[in-house]
Amino acid sequence: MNDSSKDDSNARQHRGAKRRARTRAELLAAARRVFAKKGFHDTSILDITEAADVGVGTFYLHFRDKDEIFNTLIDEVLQILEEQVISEVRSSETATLPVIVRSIFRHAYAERDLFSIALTSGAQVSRTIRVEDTIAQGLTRAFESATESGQLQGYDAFLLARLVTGVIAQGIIWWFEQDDPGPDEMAESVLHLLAHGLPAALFKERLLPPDTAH
Amino acid sequence: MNDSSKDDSNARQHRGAKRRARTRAELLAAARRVFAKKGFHDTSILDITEAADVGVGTFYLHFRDKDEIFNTLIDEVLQILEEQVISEVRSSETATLPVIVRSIFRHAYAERDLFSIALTSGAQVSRTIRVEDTIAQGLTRAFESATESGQLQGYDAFLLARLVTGVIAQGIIWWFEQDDPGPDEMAESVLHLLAHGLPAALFKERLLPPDTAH
Amino acid sequence: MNDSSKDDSNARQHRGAKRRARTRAELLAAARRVFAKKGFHDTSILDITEAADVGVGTFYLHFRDKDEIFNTLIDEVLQILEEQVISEVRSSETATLPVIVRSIFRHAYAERDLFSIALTSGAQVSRTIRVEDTIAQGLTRAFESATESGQLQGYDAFLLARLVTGVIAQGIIWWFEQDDPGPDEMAESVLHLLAHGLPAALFKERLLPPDTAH
Amino acid sequence: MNDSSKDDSNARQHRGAKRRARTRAELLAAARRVFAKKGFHDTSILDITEAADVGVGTFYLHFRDKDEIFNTLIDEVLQILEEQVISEVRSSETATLPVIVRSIFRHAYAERDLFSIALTSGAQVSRTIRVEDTIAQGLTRAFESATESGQLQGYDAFLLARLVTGVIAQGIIWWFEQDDPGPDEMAESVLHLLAHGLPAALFKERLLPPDTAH
DNA sequence: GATGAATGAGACTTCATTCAT
DNA sequence: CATGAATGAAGTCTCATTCAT
Repeated sequence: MNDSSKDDSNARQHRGAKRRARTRAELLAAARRVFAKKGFHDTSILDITEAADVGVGTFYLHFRDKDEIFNTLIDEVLQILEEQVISEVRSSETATLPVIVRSIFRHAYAERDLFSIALTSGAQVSRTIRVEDTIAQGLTRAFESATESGQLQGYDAFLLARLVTGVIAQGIIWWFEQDDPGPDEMAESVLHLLAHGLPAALFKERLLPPDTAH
Repeated sequence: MNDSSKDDSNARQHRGAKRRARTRAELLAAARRVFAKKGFHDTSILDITEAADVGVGTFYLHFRDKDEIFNTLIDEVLQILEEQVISEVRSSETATLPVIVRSIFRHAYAERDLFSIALTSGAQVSRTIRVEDTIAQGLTRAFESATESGQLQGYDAFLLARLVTGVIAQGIIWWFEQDDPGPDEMAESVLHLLAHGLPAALFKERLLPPDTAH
Repeated sequence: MNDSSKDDSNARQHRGAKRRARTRAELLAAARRVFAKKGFHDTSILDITEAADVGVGTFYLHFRDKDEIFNTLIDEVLQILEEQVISEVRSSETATLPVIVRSIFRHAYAERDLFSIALTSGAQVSRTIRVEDTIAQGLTRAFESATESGQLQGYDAFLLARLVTGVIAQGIIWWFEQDDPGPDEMAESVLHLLAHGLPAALFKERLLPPDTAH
Repeated sequence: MNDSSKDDSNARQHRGAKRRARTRAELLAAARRVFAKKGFHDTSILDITEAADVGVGTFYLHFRDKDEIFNTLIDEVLQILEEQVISEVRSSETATLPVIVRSIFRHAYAERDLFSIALTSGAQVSRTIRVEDTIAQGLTRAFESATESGQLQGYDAFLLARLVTGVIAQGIIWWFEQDDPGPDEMAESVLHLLAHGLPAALFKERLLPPDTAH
């Protein structure tokens, strides 16, 4: 095989690969739209391929099944989330928890459709990459440095990361349902709770009148 | 129709009603077992009727579809949760948040199988009664009295209830996955976080080294 | 459960079972017709259920897949073949090879459609019961008594059974294609060959002129 | 168009033809391997092209479909079989049946993989060239000279050819399954049966005890 | 009320075949 | 000529639901 034929075959391969990549991207984009609209379970392969305007069979050229495309989608977003949060935090002068939390909320807001599906449909996908896991992992890593310098004495870093994840996740879900404040307000509310805890009164005063039935 | 036949038919009706109720209860119990074992989505009506040892058709005499039996199941547990928490809290001398939270964790622990399904499969059921909603509602009610007496000034009671729900829910999920500490330890961890917030250091110190790439 | 309810449930079960059996029989009969007409490979489950005038799903209530119904069909006929041949041979005064061979041909003729499929489609079905195997087995058993009494000295009973099976099978196939003579004439031709072998001339004289090309 | 460019194009054409032939041969060889391994039905065009290390589309430049390549394959082998048997027989001093049969077995042994598929998958291919037909045809031709010289009086040459084919085919199949003796031993067994028929005892003695059930 | 055989819509998946490159 | 991505027809199979008994 001489150079020209090699170039030729490379060029051919390249053209094919480009088309392939484009189709794959169309499938991913379509899946995202359809999942957001109908939810994971009510979406069929046909729904996706029709939305992507490709043949049914084409789907199977790129993904094994619905789980795989879903996981790919989540994976993609989570990877971007991770990268962006890390880069944002690193480049910030004060890489404190507020910076992290705000960054997460901002990203979640930008990708609201996908986060919405991911946070509510996760459990029905076998071997799913759970968003919560990724957030918790990231927080755990952040907390570890604090643990090492003794600032988290008396706390279980893992559990703490998990609980904070709970607040964040619930914040995101509530927020999508309400379509309420912007990401920064949400972040502030969450951060305020995390910083100061609930008002002391809740721990001292009766919240319900006593049972005086008899 | 004479008296005796009337008595007879009454008796028959009564027997019929009892039998009907028993069958229904068997279906619910079976559904619970099967959902816990295979998850909501992977459970078929046949699975349930086989576990209940009744005919397939019998299912439809008692429930419209899988969603309905699932919701009935959740409903049942949530109603009991609500009643128990209220009664426990009312009869406690100090009806403070810790009492409520502990009560919730204890109940979730007692019904772990159902809570586990309810917290992770909720989204795939159309028009589901979400566990989170019930907890959040209860908390909201509790917070309202505090709001009225001005102790929650500056806080949005709804959002707060939601965020606290997030911590509790995540606590329960994590806890089921880890099969970790008992309900009271979990409640303490959550309460500690809610009472004091995270250590101040997390808000002041760098959690990740700055980007020194160049 | 008292007697009357037991009778009741038995009767109900019986009615259900009868319907079930009837449907199954209809499926088998339909499969037989369709296989005979289109061959094994070109027959779809839909073809069978349409011919049987039942829903597609019904098929799967009775058979796992196409292989299973095919094997059931063959099995059925082979079992009848075996029973009939044995009974015919046993009740004959002279239970010699000719009696066996005639009996086989007669039965094959009576069930020509199925034998035709069975002899030509066998290999495409995984783990098929091959007609040839059953015939060969029967012959082997018959030959064994002869072996024991020393009448087959110098012969391998298994191989012999197989070769005789070959003649019979080929006879049946040829015969179906030609739609030629009746079963007894075929049997006679085959038996004549088996009794006397080919004319000695074939073993002595040139059958093709020598190569005189150069 | 000048001479040099004509030469050029001729050379190119020639190169093209050679390449084309090579690809075709690779496809045939690959098909043979794959058919032998997975059987006709379970082999897909993709299987073949992958084994041949060519693109899927290339297949269609050389063959219409799976049937065609299969038939080409069988054709090829049968033609060689015919040529070799004829040449072997012609060059033999005694061109008798034993020479023919031995020659067939030897060739079948040499091409065992293909014969195995051809003898068992034949029926699933539409308009197939059946191995049996070719063998039977050859034998018929051989028998005809005997018929003409009156040595087969009382026999139907066609039927006889067919039955002998049956013995041979069954011999080959059995033999492949058993992976048993060499080609010459098989040929001897078959020839012995064909020469002398089965032992007379089988036609006189009971092969099964009479039915003494009552 | 209880049963379970039957139904058929609808989902999944494969694979022969085409065609732009 | 060779390629392989795309296509969609055709088949398989499951399962919620009905209905005669």
